[in-house]
Amino acid sequence: MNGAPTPLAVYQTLFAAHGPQHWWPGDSPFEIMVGAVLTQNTAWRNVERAIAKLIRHRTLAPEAILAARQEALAEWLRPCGYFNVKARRLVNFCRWYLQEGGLTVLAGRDTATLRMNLLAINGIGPETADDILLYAFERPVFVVDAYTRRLFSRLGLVPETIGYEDLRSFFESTLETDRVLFNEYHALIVRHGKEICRPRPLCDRCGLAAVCAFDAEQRDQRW
DNA sequence: ACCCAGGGTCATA
DNA sequence: TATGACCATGGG
Repeated sequence: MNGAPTPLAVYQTLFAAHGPQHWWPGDSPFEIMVGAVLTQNTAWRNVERAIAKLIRHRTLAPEAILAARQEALAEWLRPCGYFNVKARRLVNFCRWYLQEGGLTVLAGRDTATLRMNLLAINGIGPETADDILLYAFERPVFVVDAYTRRLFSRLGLVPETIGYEDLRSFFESTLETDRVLFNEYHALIVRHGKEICRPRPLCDRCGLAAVCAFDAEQRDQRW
């Protein structure tokens, strides 16, 4: 019972504390992909505003994004920050998306190929690619982010400096390959990280320690 | 005024 | 390969 919990036990604790998260917010696979780019290092609230602007200007479609003037596109993306960068990244992504033949064609590809394709796009890094694979293409890929590294290094399960791929394979090799599990798990980690396990102060001083299942001082009692 | 947010790229050593 | 600068808005 002492020492480190298993990843599955962590999942069960998170699920018990927060319940199902119903990710990813978005009405279509393409909207999810757009959201994945726009939320890079950005609060989701601001992404919602930018997506609302795109909808208002009838630009939430790959053809419309490519047809828009870059300046106009950037202006609509202003609320989510890095708007010039993200306008370019969105265009890069949409050019790829249409040139490859759209959703139906892409959905026919195996996960490894799709992941390689996504990573080749300028502006799509590992986390954004995995968001798209898991939440838009519904592939069993474990998405890693800063919250994941922070939580699991605090739990003593991985080194604090572990790289993205190593952390991803830590989960994918430990857990059963389950798209629904991976979906819920990443969402729960984000929820926990946002609301409870803040970067500063640390978990055990966050003021919500009573409801934080992963308080550093409590973990030996819990497991 | 400072820190943070559902990252990624690029230049430099 | 590994840092550091840079991108930028909005909320606590």
